[in-house]
Amino acid sequence: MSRSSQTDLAVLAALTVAPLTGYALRAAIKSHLGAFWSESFGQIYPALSRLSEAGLIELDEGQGRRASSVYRLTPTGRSRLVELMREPITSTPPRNGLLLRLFFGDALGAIACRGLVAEARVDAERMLDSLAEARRDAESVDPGNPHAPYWLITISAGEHSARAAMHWCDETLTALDRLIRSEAT
Amino acid sequence: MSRSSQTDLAVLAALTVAPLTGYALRAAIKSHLGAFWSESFGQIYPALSRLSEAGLIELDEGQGRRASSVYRLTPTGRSRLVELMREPITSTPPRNGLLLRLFFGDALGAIACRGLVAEARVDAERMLDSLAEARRDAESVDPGNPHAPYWLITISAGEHSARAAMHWCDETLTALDRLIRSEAT
DNA sequence: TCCGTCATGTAAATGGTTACATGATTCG
DNA sequence: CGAATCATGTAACCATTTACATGACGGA
Repeated sequence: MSRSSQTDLAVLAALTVAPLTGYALRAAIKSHLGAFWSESFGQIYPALSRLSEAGLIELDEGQGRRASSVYRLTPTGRSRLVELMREPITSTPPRNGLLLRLFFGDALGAIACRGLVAEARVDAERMLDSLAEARRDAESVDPGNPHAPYWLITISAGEHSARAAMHWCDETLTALDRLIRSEAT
Repeated sequence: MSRSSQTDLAVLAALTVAPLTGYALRAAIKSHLGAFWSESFGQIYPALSRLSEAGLIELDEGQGRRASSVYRLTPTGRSRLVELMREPITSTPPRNGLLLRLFFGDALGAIACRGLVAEARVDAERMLDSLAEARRDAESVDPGNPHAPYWLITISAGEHSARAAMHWCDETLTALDRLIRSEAT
């Protein structure tokens, strides 16, 4: 799958839930998928033109007063979406700045490393909080909504990963404290 | 921090462990940092020229018979490295193809989702195996090696994350099985 | 000698962010 | 009216991968 079709995939997928403008699309991706996906305007608008050109989405008229362009998925778009979803997952090469620094932590010093890990712990806590909120939202939607179980699955992925991060942070903080004490002697 | 200095950071850091050629540098990054970092030749060689130009690294002569260029960190390079490490961590925007597909799993179908998660479980298992090997290696190096505790820290990060992934996969597989059964009726 | 690996590099294409420009709509 | 937000787009820039070209070296 070419990389740009990753954006197509996300846009088409988001439009399965509701017709949206480019702006709203971005907001929806940010708020609902923010933990594991991102798109910028510079990607979204060209994608909308492309997909519209190709007949995979179309303008959703009749919204009344609005001058803005609300897009809706076409039947062709829906089958293209499934096609894209079936393609092998292309993952971006990993680039974890925290672990890179820690791997060479001796050059940075144990105290600075400790600071980085403490920050990471705060981030994980924050993530856990926002996931708790997302879980409440997802659990309170209409139980007949076919999206609901899948939303919970992705929320749970975030929870597992954030909890693991917190445990690792705690373990690492004590390990670094031990290292700092032994360096001090 | 400009994005390119991320590569500089990785290259400088890797050279703290031992002098290396561009080729060996890439191999080392792949094998030791592969789980959380990556660099391609197209990045490494220009970086080596740049860093060499700037006096942060230099050719390590006297290796005997070799025609290849082995680079070594200069004192300036070492302080630049610490400077780079102290800069705020810039993280690439998330792009998790698996979670994107699962979030819109209703469009893909529960059975196909199950396949994706089963694959993810296998990946996590493999990761855990290779981390076990890395741990054995790291635990068997000279205990006086100042790098050792930091290597163990990053290995532990991988282990926590891989175990969390496995638990999530198991939980998700049973959830999807339930969903598949209920769809079948 | 021939193959595989070690080694160095470059050019094109890609994918993506960022910053900017512009204007409509809504609400106080 | 004025501010905030909604909305659409584009252009420049950046990092990065990929594919390719080239050749040395060591061992079967």
